[in-house]
Amino acid sequence: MAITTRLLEAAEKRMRRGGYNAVSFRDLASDTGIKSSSVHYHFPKKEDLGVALVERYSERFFDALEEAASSARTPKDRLDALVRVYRSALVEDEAICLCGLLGAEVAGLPYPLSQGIQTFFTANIEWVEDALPDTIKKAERNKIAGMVIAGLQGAMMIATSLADTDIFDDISATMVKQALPGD
Amino acid sequence: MAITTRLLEAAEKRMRRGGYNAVSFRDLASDTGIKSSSVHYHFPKKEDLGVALVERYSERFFDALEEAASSARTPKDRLDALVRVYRSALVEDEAICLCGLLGAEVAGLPYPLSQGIQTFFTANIEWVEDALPDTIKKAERNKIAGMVIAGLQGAMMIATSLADTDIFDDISATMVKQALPGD
DNA sequence: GTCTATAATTTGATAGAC
DNA sequence: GTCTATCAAATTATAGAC
Repeated sequence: MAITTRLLEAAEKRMRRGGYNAVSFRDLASDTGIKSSSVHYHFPKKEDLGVALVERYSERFFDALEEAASSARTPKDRLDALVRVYRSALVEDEAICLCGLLGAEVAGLPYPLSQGIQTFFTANIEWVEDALPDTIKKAERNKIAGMVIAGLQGAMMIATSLADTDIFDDISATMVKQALPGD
Repeated sequence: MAITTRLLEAAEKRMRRGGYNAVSFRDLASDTGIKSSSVHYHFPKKEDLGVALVERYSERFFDALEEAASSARTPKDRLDALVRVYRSALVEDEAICLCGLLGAEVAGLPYPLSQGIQTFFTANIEWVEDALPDTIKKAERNKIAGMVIAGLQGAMMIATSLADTDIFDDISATMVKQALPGD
């Protein structure tokens, strides 16, 4: 695998556990077997690394979302696909969403990073909005979409804090049920 | 005001913006006008400071909650009081919940801190559970309570990320409406 | 309780050889 | 692209005087 990719993977793993300041160039160096000065060759400043991480995470997230929802026709099926993508991020990676964590720290992050986080959330909410039945008015769909994303992000954080995956499943299932009262 | 209190206030302000690692002893020293070695007199290790912060935050939060809900009789009134407490934390302090932020970073924090965060969330969920109408079965109340807290925490994070307080109001109002379909 | 002084470590970052 | 070497700054933490 390319060294830049390995660096990004190591950095994502660390950052999704402890946040932006929990990742150092030396950590990444020892993770990948090169020297910290060599890490600087690939990402001159830490901000560059952060921006690349958010970009990569967003791309992979929305790719996974399209994949998971590819055969989903109904709103219920599409929301279930969304929940599965969030769940696999939580369970398989044993970590919360990168953008959720950085979103919490956003006030202490360099500007270009906060922009990437913003883009992630607006796109994420928009995706849910489009997945909801168009029998609901657009303004209302937007609010429900915001609730769904907020609920999933909060559920990840609480499940991690309580070291209890089940609570994520309970919350996400309850949320989808509330968002689609008919189904 | 007592110096320990001033230190805790300065630390909380910083930690609720950038997280655990965004607070240094020197920051607190210059915030309060004493030297960093004197800060160590009050909080020997950073972990001690973190634990004290979570403890203080939790106490103040639940005090504010009792106060806000003191005259609330109906489930709707009690949930509205909860939302008001969260909202004032977001708007007046211009920051997200301390335990929400630390909860996101929990994997990178010392153990005693994660315990305090756990306690905060279990108590918070329990409070909502008790506020919900007892016509709903206890197991179901627990899931809805989890959804409400996750939604409020997520809404704070997203509102901060997008620098948009209105989205917190939209999400929290939608959430309460969904949690109490009758009202 | 606060200070000076300082140790020990970590961290982001750069210069220049290979 | 990676290395050695290093810098400058920041950070947690302690010893001991006042």
